[in-house]
Amino acid sequence: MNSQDVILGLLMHHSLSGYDIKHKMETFLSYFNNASFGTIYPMLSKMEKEGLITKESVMQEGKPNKNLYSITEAGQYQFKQYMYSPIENDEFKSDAMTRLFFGEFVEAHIMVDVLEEFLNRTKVNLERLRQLYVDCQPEMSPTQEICIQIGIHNSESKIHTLTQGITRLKNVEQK
Amino acid sequence: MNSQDVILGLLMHHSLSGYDIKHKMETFLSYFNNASFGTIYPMLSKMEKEGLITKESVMQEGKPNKNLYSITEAGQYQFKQYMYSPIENDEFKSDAMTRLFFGEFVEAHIMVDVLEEFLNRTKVNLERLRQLYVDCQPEMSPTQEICIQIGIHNSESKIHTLTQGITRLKNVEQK
DNA sequence: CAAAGAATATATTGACTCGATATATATTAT
DNA sequence: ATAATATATATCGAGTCAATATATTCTTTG
Repeated sequence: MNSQDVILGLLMHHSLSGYDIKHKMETFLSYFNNASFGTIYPMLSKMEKEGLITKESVMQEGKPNKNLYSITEAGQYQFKQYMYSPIENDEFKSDAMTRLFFGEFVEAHIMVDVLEEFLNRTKVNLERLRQLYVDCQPEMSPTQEICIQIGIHNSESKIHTLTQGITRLKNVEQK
Repeated sequence: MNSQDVILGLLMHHSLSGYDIKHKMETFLSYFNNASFGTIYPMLSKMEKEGLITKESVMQEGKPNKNLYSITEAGQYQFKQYMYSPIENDEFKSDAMTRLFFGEFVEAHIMVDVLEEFLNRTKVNLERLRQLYVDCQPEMSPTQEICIQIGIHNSESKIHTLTQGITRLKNVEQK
């Protein structure tokens, strides 16, 4: 899976600009997939050259012009090839957890700060996902619902573990 | 956080070779951080040039020679700089969840396969983490314990959501 | 005993990706 | 007015991965 597969998936419903794609990814996919403009724009150029998508320049009122990209039949075929291919391993990279792993080398109060910051960020993320679920549930596919439930339950379990951990670490600190 | 910070953290306890570092990362950190040889070896060369680590060639019996790297005072200082710096955002990239998100474009039985494969991999991962916890708990720091608990609870919550989801999707399929 | 496979060990390359930066227009708020 | 925000595209350096290459030693298996 690379950004090409995700872009094709997003174009299956509607034609989109590079900017639209970034926005959609941030809104709906960011808790398990994301791409920067530095990935999206060069990839769109490459995909157009390969005939997976077509570009159309669209004039807009009150906004700069945009390049609207549409998926071709070759693109649809390529997307299905991806969906039938073997599943790749998940990769989770967490700076907060890396710090927890090396926590013994700094003062305990620093690690309490890391835990509390990690907890807050997880809470913010959970609220966003819950709101997204409320807003989009009617038009979500069954597998999309599983997807967001995994995100929500994951956040909830992290909040639980972190809250417990903070209490325990503060007790250790006081003794 | 980049691979330099993780390598320095691993060298805080013992001197290690590039190969040792890869092995340690896979055993203890792989559920939230990882690096390939293509990252580790060039990074070690760079860090040696910068005086963060020193290299020593060690003869071994029954094994090829190895380059043993040790952290310098400058390296220890650099590592603490990292530990006191602002926390970066987590990034989670999941191919399985990306497929779930786009599940509407392929047959339901394909998505059942994706869910079952995802479930199995999560179960394998959970077992590995539980075993690691049992094996290492006595020598783990308090924050390392929180770290692995997050990993274990995360897997457990995913297993729960996936199991529910598979049942629901199979019911939808039969109707 | 020979051959194959696994483990140890280091290194390189191409492709992918991110974050920062640059540029430009239009709308909204102060 | 002018600052900030939203829309929109593009590029570059740095970091990273997966695959590949090379070489030695130990273990297993036929």
